[in-house]
Amino acid sequence: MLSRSIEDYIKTVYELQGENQRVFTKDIARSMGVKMSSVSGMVKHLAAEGYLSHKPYKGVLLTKRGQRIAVDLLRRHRLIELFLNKTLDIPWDEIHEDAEVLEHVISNKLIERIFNFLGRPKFDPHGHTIPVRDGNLPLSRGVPLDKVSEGEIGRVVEVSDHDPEFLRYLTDLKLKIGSEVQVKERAPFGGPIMLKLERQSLAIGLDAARRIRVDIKKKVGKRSN
Amino acid sequence: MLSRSIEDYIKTVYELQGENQRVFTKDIARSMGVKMSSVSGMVKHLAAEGYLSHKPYKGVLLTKRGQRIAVDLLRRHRLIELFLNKTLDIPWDEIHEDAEVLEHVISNKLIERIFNFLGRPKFDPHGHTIPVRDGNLPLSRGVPLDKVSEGEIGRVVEVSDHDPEFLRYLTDLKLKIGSEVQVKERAPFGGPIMLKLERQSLAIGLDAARRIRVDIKKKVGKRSN
DNA sequence: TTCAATAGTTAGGCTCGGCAAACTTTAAGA
DNA sequence: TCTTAAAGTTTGCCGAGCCTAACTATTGAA
Repeated sequence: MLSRSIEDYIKTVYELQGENQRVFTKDIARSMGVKMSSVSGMVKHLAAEGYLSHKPYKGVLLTKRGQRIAVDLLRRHRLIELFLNKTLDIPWDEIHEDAEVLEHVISNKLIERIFNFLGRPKFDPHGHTIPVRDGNLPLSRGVPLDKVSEGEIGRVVEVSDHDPEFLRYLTDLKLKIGSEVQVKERAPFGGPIMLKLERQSLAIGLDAARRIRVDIKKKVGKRSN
Repeated sequence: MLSRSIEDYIKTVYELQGENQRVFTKDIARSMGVKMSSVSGMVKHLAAEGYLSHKPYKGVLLTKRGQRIAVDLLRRHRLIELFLNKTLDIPWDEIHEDAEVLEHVISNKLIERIFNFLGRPKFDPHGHTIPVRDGNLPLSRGVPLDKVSEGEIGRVVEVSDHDPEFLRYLTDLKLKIGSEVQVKERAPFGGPIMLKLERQSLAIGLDAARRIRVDIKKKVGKRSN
């Protein structure tokens, strides 16, 4: 049984390394709210245990073994989020925190029961792909909204789930998974992106747009649901 | 936030003290699977923090403060058991372990959501009373089956939940909460108790009988369910 | 090319919650 | 009453995982 702390380190490295970027002590420390010295110590330990490879002063990278742990945690996290959302009707901006704790303590047996109860789902409430058991790193779906050209129409498939405030903002805008948006205008110099959503116009900032991913559609469709 | 360990000590003392019996170091140690020296140390700490009163060499007793913690944990435990049983259809002999972990980590907010989702229930799957919020120690319901006189009929209201094996035994007997049983014969010298359950006769040992509590009925009734 | 500034590591210390070993108290039987 | 077994406590130690402080490596700007 891995400790809560070790699991969190592995998860953090996983999130920071993205597509195999080396991850640095400082970033792990900032992200976890601990001091760099604590990270150095733990990284040494994790490297010795084979969860990551560490080039002193040059950052770390998860090994296959570390990735397996990270993906398993991700699977647990997303299943728990979906379960809380579906079963207890908890809104998508309130499920992250509880899942963050529960992912470390729920037994495998219980997770598989939840998985089956939910009908072996593919996506969580934020649109993220739920990894298959013992599976590989799931890729992000769609493209970020800030990369979409003027005139194009996309269906929202995934939104960032780390900031509840952001999710509440989306809720206020009535923008959800499955919504169709058309990019009307992209203001230059980091300016806002003008969207059409359900016959309404709205402007969102670049930061928000980057956290929304869409599948591009070739032509105008009916709004979903 | 109390540590998992502290919560477990308080819970253990609560379970062992029953109706205000003093609880001894040795029993706590045995029950928790730690050494007596560890108990001595922690008891000192818990006494200093006001969770229990400690007379050296004479055992401990929870204070009001300690009891509040224990009852809150009991409430969480029972709500979680019921939730797992009702929602995921997990049999009553498999819910205890998971609840044992989850009771320490599920947020108050989530517990209250579960409570409301379940329709503000009064009893858990083993028939135990679910304490009300900030409430008092719930009493056991009914009387133990080994105290029931020959000829009397009782409805099963509560069974011990600590031993999954015992619960599976009850399941095999088709004895559940709400079952009606008649005591046909009490063999002397610790002998078995002969029961009638749903027109079947069966013999159960004293240890089992002690873990089953019934409400005595005055006259023969129809089997429930 | 040198030298800060920044990043990273090492050393030493703290708390928590365990342990073993040594010691003390209690209580039961001779 | 005395002795001794059982129960309880104290002391000193350990590992995890954090911290601060001191030291080292890297890097980019002068």
